[in-house]
Amino acid sequence: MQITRASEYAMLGLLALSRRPAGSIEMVDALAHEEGVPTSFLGKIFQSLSRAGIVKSARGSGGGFSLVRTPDEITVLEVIEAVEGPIALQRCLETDSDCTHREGCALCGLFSEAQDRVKEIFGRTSVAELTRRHTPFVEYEERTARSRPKHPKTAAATKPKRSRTLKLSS
Amino acid sequence: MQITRASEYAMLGLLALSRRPAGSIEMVDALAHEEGVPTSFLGKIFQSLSRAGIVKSARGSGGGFSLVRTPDEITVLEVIEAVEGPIALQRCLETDSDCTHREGCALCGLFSEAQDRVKEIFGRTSVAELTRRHTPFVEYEERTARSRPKHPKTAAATKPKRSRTLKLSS
DNA sequence: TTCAACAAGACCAATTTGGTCCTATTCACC
DNA sequence: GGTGAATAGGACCAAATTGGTCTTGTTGAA
Repeated sequence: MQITRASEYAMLGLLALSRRPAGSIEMVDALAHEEGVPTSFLGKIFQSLSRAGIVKSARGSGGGFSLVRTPDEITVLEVIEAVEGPIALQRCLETDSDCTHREGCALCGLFSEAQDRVKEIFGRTSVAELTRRHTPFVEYEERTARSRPKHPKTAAATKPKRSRTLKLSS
Repeated sequence: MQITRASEYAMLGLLALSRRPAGSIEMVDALAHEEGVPTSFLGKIFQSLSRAGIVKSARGSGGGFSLVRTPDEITVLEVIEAVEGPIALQRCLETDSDCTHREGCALCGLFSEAQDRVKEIFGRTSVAELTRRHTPFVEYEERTARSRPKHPKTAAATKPKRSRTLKLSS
């Protein structure tokens, strides 16, 4: 009963993307480094977001991903369901449920209640709201690195790798 | 992000057991047939419940499982955690979390909120409460079988197989 | 026209889930 | 008391899901 890493990474990628000026195209590699997630995996995840109409992709050199809507119009629920399919806390609650217990089953009712609460919470939280209270992974790393012996893997991840849009906005 | 069948079956088994007179020993096979779940799998699941101190096992001929506490003293949360380990809606929230995002991560906070709600709902619901509004699988089957062409598998599952304790109480 | 940058998606390994089946234990009956 | 049937215990296994990597196909820029 876990929200997968795919959803987590999707959210982190969107948080990174929504820190950019509206409409800017960004490549997956930059987003991935910024939040410390594996690049190609994030690429695959963003394909789902693209199919769901949350982001727009541009191929070829100079390509990348951009937001279709503003961050406050994208809910966490939407992102999770784009990546994992419709939320179902239990198999009874799946859309094509083959649950044999149907009416008389007390469990379905209970699970349904819990699921509704979860969906309600994720449904009323927008990407914009999370961006406000989120510190990017690289920033966190840079701050703590000073008071800590350098770790080779960490040092590599922190290596400066400015993005196209960041250059433009400076 | 699903509650597994193991937890579902555990609950169904406990519902069946809690319909019996307090303290009666019942074998897994009877409970399994009553709720239409695979017998040996339920056996394995009940081992976890036994280790968690929710049921007590008796080996050998005449053995089986019995409740340690009354049904209203057993919460759904407890049962789920006995079977699946501590609930963690996301890996950030695991007890030995290696989540790299720590303080600055807005996601952890959101996931934590959702998880608290789920745990609250499951924590305040007892097995006794569910028993009150639950129709056993066999009963449901028998009722609907009359108005339906007989299905060989269903017919086999409905085959009378009275339990020891039921005989005693009649 | 060619090349490099990029998304797309086929592919793969590890883990988790959902079981089955054999083994060890215990009681009841002779 | 010995023997055998009944029962929980637990090792084992197959399938599905997760968490990725790597190759391929597209596209724009030079």
